[in-house]
Amino acid sequence: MRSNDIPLVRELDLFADMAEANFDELMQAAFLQRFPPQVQLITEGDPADFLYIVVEGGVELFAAHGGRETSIEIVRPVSTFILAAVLRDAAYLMSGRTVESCHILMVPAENVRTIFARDHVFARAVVRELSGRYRSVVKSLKNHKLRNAVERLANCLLRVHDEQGGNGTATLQVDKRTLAALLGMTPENLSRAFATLKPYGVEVNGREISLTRIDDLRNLAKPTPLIDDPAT
Amino acid sequence: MRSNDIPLVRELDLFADMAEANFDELMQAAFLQRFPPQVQLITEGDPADFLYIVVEGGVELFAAHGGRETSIEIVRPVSTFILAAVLRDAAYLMSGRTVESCHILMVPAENVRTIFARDHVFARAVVRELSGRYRSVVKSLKNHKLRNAVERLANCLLRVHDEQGGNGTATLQVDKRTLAALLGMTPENLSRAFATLKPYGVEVNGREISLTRIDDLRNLAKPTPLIDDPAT
DNA sequence: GATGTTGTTTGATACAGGTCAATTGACGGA
DNA sequence: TCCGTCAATTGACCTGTATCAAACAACATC
Repeated sequence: MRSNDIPLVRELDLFADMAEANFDELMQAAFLQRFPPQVQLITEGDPADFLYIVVEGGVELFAAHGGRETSIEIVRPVSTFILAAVLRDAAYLMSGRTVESCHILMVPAENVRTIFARDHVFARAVVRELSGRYRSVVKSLKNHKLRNAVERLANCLLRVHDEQGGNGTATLQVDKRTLAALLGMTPENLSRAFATLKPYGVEVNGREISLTRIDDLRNLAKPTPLIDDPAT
Repeated sequence: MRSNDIPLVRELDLFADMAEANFDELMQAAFLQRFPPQVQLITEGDPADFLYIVVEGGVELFAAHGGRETSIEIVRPVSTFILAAVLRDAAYLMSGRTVESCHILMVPAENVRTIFARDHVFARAVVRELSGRYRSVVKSLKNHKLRNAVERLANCLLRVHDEQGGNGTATLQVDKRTLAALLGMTPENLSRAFATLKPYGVEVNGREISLTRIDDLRNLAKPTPLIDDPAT
């Protein structure tokens, strides 16, 4: 890894408090790499050789089976992915591809497991990350089993809106095709869901969304922290 | 906790290798309790006061929102539930109720966090458990987004069948109402799904299932370890 | 044996969402 | 400017699943 990248990585929650020697060892065989958009980084079923950390950009985790494909989540900085597979020395359950230009840190899985066993400050950070991931997937499962397509879109828009300052406008971070997969519907149906939300003040212009009747939209979406709050 | 229960608990993967003193401290305020069927143990949204461990019986984790309700998973011995909420000192994301008579070990959340910070053998066991849980939810999400109702049922039957010895018969561990919620469908639709599977050698008699044309069923279900293998 | 009670099945119907095909619109290159 | 490409939309249609209602079966109670 280039030495001027190291301070950036060192500050990540996952590494911030760990012992210097262990961090150095972890990074010895690691490398920070740039990837263009739409590059597939990992494939489900492959053994977990590296822990990946998204430093910049975004990675779509997806899975395919029987001719169908679906997105599980978009990983944004600064987060790991496939941490669970690395810790268990198991196969990836999801494939991953970049959605835009990315800086990705790749740490050999073997090193992660070694340092994890030795440095319990690091181990605690790993647990914090892992438990957060777990809860995020549970929320996603609830989102899918308890809401229909329009409700999922409405809540997604409200979340993005709030994250971006909550001033009545929002910009989608992914194209509509990917958004549809993420929300568990077809692109055609996403288009119709947007149309359904028009009476609730949702105006769409490419990736630019404006929300003019937030209270109405919120009333329809019925967001709850137990599904929609990414922090808790 | 009654002293004759301690050896049983001590042998659980989660506690087997940890230091004696730490185990004792963890168990000091813990208690192993019997519950009858259909008792609600925890409610989503409540703060995580205890770590629960199913020693005997089964617990259904479920969630409700906007008048709808769905099961997330059935926890069987010996497993924890809501470990992630305890570690993060956060609210439960799911409610839990017993599906049959249960022995449940309850450990105060505060103690779990204390010992977790101190005993890194325990911390490693926690990570193993947590990463397993994570992967199990991801598989469940894939199952729901990539398969229709009949396929989910077919794979469920094959898994139960294989777990129970694979001799052509299987016994459902939950009633059909709960099974339907778990598979993400209504009881009516479950009934129809069973009827759809009749040509594939699925015969139903209450909770007793016999599978007479396993190859055909497997051909329809297309099981994959990346969704259906609980171990990997 | 009559009567609830509960869980399951069956039938009729409605709706959400998927599929397929055609159209539109934006953008970039020849 | 025209054309090709690709993403997004629209419309027609079909499938899967939910909903509502009723029938039925198993079992416990009186």
